[in-house]
Formats: sequence, structure tokens, C-alpha cells
Amino acid sequence: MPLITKEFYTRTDVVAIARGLLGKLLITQFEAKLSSGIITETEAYEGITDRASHAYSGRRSERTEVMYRIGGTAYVYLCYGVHSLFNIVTNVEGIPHAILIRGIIPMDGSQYMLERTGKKEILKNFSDGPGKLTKALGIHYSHTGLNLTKKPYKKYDSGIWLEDIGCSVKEEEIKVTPRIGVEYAGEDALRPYRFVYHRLQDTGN
DNA sequence: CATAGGATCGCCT
DNA sequence: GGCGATCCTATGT
Repeated sequence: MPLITKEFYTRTDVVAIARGLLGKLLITQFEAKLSSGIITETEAYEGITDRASHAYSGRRSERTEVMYRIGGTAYVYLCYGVHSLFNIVTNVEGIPHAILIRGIIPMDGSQYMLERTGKKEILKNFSDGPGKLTKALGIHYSHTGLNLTKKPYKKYDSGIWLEDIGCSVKEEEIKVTPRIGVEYAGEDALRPYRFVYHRLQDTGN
């Protein structure tokens, strides 16, 4: 299946990209273990003008520095001291847009996902939260900065990348809501920047 | 240096 | 619906 390339991520409309990521396949390979899932939920974070963004008002720190890199870079950070949350940086270098991936439907490598999560089987709601999917796919905050537009060449190389599996998502299958857990962002908390792909959501496996 | 709090989850009631 | 886990980051002294 075709790899999603730089041209997809470096576009300027982070909201359009967040919608466009629904139905795409998110794939990881670590220690020769390949696992993947179809993206069913995303949130757009619009950089320096968006109070909900870690880069609001142009803030830069060791953690957020990767947000200013070129679109197609991974931004993974630790939340509540417990969960690694996976984001995709978008736009050109210097513009800190990002998209939080909030849900997937498990596809390949279910045995590895079960192993990582300590579950016996893949049931409904197995990977329907941002912290759950990173755990299932083995994504850790140490993976921040990875280039998502490069697929590992060898079986034992690590990588995170996305592929277009030809899943066409209709407008009426997308539910649009405000983002979760950003109450502190004032008016920006009301922005309709969360996208949920309904046809596939909550089907378990 | 100290400390509050967070783009969450799972278990409890 | 409530709460504790758990630790890094940002901010302030």
C-alpha cells in the first residue's frame, strides 16, 4: 500500500489533514514486530494561535521543539505521567501544527498488541483512546522526532509510518466535535477540531 | 530548586 | 461518576 509522504503532511490546513487521516493505516515496527491500525479519531492543534496547543503563542521548549519541524515528524509526549500520546506534526518547518491520534481499529500484529497491553483478546474499545493506541502499537515518548515519511528498509529497523489503504471516508461518516480535555483553552476549547470516523468506530475487531 | 498540573485510563462504587 | 496512578514539563522563586 502506498506510503503517505511529505506532500500530505506539509499542507497548510491542519484541520483538513486531520480529517484526511481518518481511514489511513498507522503502522509501527519495533524489534521486527509489525503492528498496525486504521485511524478512527483525530484532533487538530493549530499552533501559535490555538490556546489548546502546546505551541500556543510561539512557545518553545525542549519538549515542543519538534512541533516546529517539517510536517511528517512524530511528536510524542508523556501525559499524566503515564501515557505516551502520539501526534503528527504538519505544515512546513517553523509552523508548529500537530494532529493528535486518538483512536485506531487494530489490524496487523494483534499478537504483539495483546502482549504489550497484557490483554487476552481484542475486544470492543481495545484501542479507542490516545493512550491505549500508543500502548498497543508500542509507541513511546522516546520516539518523538521520528520521521514518519520513511518506511524501515530492514526487518530489524524501527519505524512508524502511515499508508493509504484506499479506505474512502464519506463526509456523513465523520462526526465533528470540540476537542477533549482542553477546557483551559477558553474560546479555543470550542473549536470543532475533533474528528471521529463512525463507520468503523467501536467495532472492536 | 520547588511545585502544580496535565491533549488519560482503569478500577471502584 | 469519582479517584488514584505516576512523572515530566513549565513556571515561578
